[in-house]
Amino acid sequence: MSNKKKIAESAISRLSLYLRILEDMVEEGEPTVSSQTMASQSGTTAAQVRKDLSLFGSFGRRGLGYSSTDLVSRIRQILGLNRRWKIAVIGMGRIGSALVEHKGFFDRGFDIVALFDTSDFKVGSNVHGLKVHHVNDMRALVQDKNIEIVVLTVPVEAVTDVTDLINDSGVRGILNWTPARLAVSQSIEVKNVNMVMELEALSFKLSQS
Amino acid sequence: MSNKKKIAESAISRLSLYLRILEDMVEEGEPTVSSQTMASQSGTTAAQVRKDLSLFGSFGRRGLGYSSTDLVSRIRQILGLNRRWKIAVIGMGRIGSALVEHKGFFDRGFDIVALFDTSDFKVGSNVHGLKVHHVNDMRALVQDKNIEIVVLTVPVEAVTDVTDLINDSGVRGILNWTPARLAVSQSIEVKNVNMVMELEALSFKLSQS
DNA sequence: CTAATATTGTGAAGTATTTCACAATCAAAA
DNA sequence: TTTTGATTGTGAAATACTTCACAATATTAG
Ligand SMILES: NC(=O)c1ccc[n+]([C@@H]2O[C@H](COP(=O)([O-])OP(=O)(O)OC[C@H]3O[C@@H](n4cnc5c(N)ncnc54)[C@H](O)[C@@H]3O)[C@@H](O)[C@H]2O)c1
Ligand SMILES: NC(=O)c1ccc[n+]([C@@H]2O[C@H](COP(=O)([O-])OP(=O)(O)OC[C@H]3O[C@@H](n4cnc5c(N)ncnc54)[C@H](O)[C@@H]3O)[C@@H](O)[C@H]2O)c1
Repeated sequence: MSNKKKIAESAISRLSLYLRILEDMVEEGEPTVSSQTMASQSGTTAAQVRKDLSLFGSFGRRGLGYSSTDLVSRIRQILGLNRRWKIAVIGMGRIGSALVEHKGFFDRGFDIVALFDTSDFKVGSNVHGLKVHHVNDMRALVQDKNIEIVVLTVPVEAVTDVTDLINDSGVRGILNWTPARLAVSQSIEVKNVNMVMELEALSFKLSQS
Repeated sequence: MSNKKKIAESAISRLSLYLRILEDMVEEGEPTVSSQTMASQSGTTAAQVRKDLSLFGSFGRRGLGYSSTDLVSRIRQILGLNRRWKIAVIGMGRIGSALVEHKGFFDRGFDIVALFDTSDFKVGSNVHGLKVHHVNDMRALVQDKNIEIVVLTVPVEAVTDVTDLINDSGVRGILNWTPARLAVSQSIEVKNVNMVMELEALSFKLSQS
């Protein structure tokens, strides 16, 4: 797929929201849905919904709205969810193992297929039916299993070491849970999940009022 | 504090980043820091850093840069971190209990002072030295302990019930881990941590190239 | 004291994103 | 068939955010 126009990050987040709403609609048997409905359920405006969708094509029917099932598959297509993604979790501590046991990822197209750690206690053990490998074997397993995304849940002290291994592994995307900013090669996409930052944003808002 | 001008969400996120960078600088004994240094470490531009800070005042010295220690306390002040926040965690499952054991929150000014669940197995038990209360006692405990923020880690099916209890409790902010959009009273601030949405954004980016 | 160098603070310019507003289109009712 | 009512798709306008560019300051060297 060629990368033509630049799509705002915010538009992509909203598409994720719309997708969840639409899936609920389909489940409830609603055949069509209007931009207004999607807007009120996702906390935006009808014009914003239509503009977001129009970045990718004309999916609705004037006077009628959008076919729920059709729009679900359109958005899945847009987001690259018309396939499954293989992911690995690096760092089998408290957060890492909580994630592995969570079925929400599988349900939405992400298969956890490998786990990594360095601790002698953890390497070789099983977590939720998956064997924990040593992080030094990452390159081999990433290549072998076609892993494209890793979730990083190691202590912040380990980040530099692990980043080198990731850079070298062929992985294309990282979901980073550590508070560190990762030094990865340009071609690797990074998304950060930073709870403390979210709490600080709450702190700011609450201090304002 | 009166809420004068509107500050962009993105500016607040960046202030969190700058704060972390500056704290590292202080630790390393750097007395001053330039906007350029902060910019390169946080992945933005020097002009952006200066503009962000200038939204709140003039903290630097021309020709010299910013005093690291001074700027740390300025930003802490801006973000409302010149005090400690009392928080509760609702839902002592896999994620909830991982969060309780994490010292990163305490380190940055957030004290977890109460835990809630509904399960008979969990209510009454201890997690990391804190007793787990029944969620029905939330209002009383929130009032009693002056809890202002709750972290929500309950199953999505429980969200409606718990949201009612939260609305009624006097809590001012929520860090929502569930994939649901919360129906809370206007006066409550909500921040969402949505991993699946982040994975979907990765999926989109990786599908583009 | 003057010159050279560094770096802030901030209007103005440039981009990006959101909202507006309305012609185009469709279904259903008259 | 015509009218009414609903709702999309999209340029244009409005807003929001980022980057530019430079005067104002500060330090240091000569
Ligand atoms: N626990 C939380 O609530 C929480 C919240 C937000 C962010 N985080 C961040 O997530 C990360 C993990 O947190 P946690 O609480 O799960 O920590 P943890 O200490 O429970 O787990 C870390 C795991 O990483 C493993 N590890 C250490 N070095 C490694 C290496 N080089 N390669 C692979 N694995 C390695 C350890 O053996 C351990 O199993 C930390 O960076 C933390 O700041 C945690
Ligand atoms: N585990 C993950 O990796 C992960 C990742 C992202 C988001 N989430 C979301 O976080 C939430 C929690 O996930 P989890 O894996 O920790 O689930 P979990 O099932 O392990 O834990 C949920 C806990 O909530 C308690 N609970 C149920 N109803 C309650 C109520 N009405 N009031 C208070 N407590 C109640 C349960 O007793 C249980 O202890 C879910 O919404 C999930 O979608 C989880």
